[in-house]
Amino acid sequence: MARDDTTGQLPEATVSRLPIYLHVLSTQATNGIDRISSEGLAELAGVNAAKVRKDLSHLGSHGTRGVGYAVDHLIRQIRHELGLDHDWPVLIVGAGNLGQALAGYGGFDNRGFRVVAIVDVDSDKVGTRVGRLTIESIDRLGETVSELGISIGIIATPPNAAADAAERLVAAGVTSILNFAPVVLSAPRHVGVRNVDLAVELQILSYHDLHRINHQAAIEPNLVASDTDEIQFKALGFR
Amino acid sequence: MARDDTTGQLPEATVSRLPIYLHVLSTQATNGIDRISSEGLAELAGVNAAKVRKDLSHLGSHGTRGVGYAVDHLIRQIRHELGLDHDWPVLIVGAGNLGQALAGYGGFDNRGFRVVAIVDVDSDKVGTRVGRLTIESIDRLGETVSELGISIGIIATPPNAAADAAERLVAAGVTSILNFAPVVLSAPRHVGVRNVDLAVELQILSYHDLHRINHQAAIEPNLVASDTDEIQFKALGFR
DNA sequence: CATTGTGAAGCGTTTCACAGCC
DNA sequence: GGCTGTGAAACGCTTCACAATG
Repeated sequence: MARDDTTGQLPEATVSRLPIYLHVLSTQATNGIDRISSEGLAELAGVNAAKVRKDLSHLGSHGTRGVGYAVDHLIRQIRHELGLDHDWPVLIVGAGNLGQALAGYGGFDNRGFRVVAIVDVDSDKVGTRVGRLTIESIDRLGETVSELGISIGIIATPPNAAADAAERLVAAGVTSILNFAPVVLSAPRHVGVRNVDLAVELQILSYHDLHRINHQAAIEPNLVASDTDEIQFKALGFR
Repeated sequence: MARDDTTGQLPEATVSRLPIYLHVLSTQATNGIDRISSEGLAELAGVNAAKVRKDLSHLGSHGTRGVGYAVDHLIRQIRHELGLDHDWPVLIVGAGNLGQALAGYGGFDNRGFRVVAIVDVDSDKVGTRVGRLTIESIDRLGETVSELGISIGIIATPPNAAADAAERLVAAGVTSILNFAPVVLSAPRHVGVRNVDLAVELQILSYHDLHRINHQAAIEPNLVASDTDEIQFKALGFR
């Protein structure tokens, strides 16, 4: 039987998919859809239906057999589990290209986050406006974090400034860091860190781009038609 | 025994770590370090040493027992396997905040990619400069892609324009897409897609932030000292 | 009777532990 | 002696297949 509380730990893989289900469900709710099957949700989220059911079963059993899930209820469940009952204030360190773009990024609205401050080391930038925010000095980080009750920081500095930024964020009391700088950060165990390295993403893509022909032979035998074809294919010394 | 060619398929988990090893190794090379042990590389990359050895063994056996790996050789091996022997030209669709920031992002240099074009639907933007690039019309996408030999496209459009952008990229002959728009894209099987959804990253962080206390009880029993403590802890109805 | 919820099987990844080798 | 390379064990995630059920 499934758990009915919401205090438990979810499998990591499930946690990383819940945000996608949530986003898809929100879209459906906006379109007036009020029920959805695991199959339907799976299709929209780009995953397999059994996976959806297993994921959702970890939140407790809230579907109706023969019918499906109540979209609204599911949204509330997932929001609650992810800690999105209320918005999280977020602070950005680094007011360069990327930092400013993130500060103005509309994609956070309605998804649980609000950028409430942006700081930089450069005293020339301090005082400058970025959208509705004013760039603050990184020296006031501690005050800003406690005044605004911030627990999530985004690092958008150049690589060589990232370690310092992380250290300052941790010292200021931030407990979660989203790092865009291409460096491996070290942080105390009580601080969560996620890295988004754009070059890494592209490198993974380029690997697959380069090796795609092999994949297809393996994944879609119908494209190479027969064992014989596959052997010919290999004999060509492909790639 | 290990493979000695470089045509084989690597485990997906290995592929996603090679870029990190590569980055760390490049830094080491710059500092004049020419040998490194699996332990040393593991430390710098933030992973476990056995994992490093297994990952590298998939590239063939190129370490020296009792000594370690030759940094330079390893860099060449990984570069080659990831398809980074030469730079990849990259095109960005969407010249908004994020698109422009990505176009000016310095982090791609020396990591195998060069942004060679940026396009937008908005005719007011077309002709405007973004750094050393001029924004082109999305209608010339096909020509641009073939003239510049582009196979990787980045989608940095608003959500509602992303599906169209993807379709146009595919039609133009692009075979890999890095998507920053918060939508689930559908693409033919021969096209690789990776999604970077900033709100999703933050939501995963917020989940862990919210549930951290539980994790620590589970992961670091020494912090809660004893079974008795853990029971007390639970009895408090934490979270 | 369509659809959920879930044991159980299958797979890929991680980690261990040590033989093999320089 | 120190470090790699790798079988084998352990683990977590995915998928299957179907009993449970509104």
